[in-house]
Amino acid sequence: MAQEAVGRLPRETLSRWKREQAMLKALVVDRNTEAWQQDPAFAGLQRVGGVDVSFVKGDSAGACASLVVLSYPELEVVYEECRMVSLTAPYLSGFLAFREVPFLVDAVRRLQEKQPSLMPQVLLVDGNGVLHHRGFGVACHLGVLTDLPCVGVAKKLLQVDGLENNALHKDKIRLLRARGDAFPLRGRSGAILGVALKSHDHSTKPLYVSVGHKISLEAAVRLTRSCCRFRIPEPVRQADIRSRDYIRRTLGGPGPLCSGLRAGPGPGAL
DNA sequence: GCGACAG
DNA sequence: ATCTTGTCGC
Repeated sequence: MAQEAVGRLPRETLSRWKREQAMLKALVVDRNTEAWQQDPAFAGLQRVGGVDVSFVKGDSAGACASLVVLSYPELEVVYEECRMVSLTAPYLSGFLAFREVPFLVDAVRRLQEKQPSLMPQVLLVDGNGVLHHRGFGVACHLGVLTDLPCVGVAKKLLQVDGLENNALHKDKIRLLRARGDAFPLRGRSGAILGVALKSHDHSTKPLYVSVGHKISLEAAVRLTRSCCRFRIPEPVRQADIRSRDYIRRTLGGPGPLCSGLRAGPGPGAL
């Protein structure tokens, strides 16, 4: 299925990607580096960012990359940028960053140019951090390249290092009762790779939170929890909503501009 | 051959 | 990720 993409990749690309991940992994800081991260109320935290990439349905390359910044603790959007991009790398489990991260780094750079005062103090990233095949997921990758604290927030368990979405795991999920309940994800190696977090009182599926860069797992989980009005943390949710909306307005909206570009022959065509 | 496969 | 409407529940 998805791994068919492996065959369409230049011979040496995969090993180059692995080398790059190994190099950059050495630069990851998996502990708190900012004063607000230690504070029980996150005093001093004012801006939380969220990033996401949404796709054009029929197209494997067309996508919209978005970066939003929310005020904290109000969680109101104070900055938004959506941009159509053309993806080049295919999606490969374990190499998500090579597909999406260049565009997210660009978005952060443009924010730095346009509104440096709105630079987020931390980014919530759709995907994993150190909970990854080689301990270097997209949240680590984006963190190292931007030097921003980053948190990985995945919606599904990436089954690595002995972690399995098996009956035992599902039982642990059932034991999560209220928002904030969580359990650690300990890899076969013994290391705690992340936390399964119930982010909403009425959500069945937990969030899988892991360290991206410049934040401890404890602070990452507490921050994620405090950013959740619904299951998905508001910064990521807003980035997702707005990027999909942007695609809809750009390619799906009614009007003469798009009528000739829609799928299939229109009325009157042979 | 079988299962796994963030987004 | 995306394909997809209504529907059941709080």
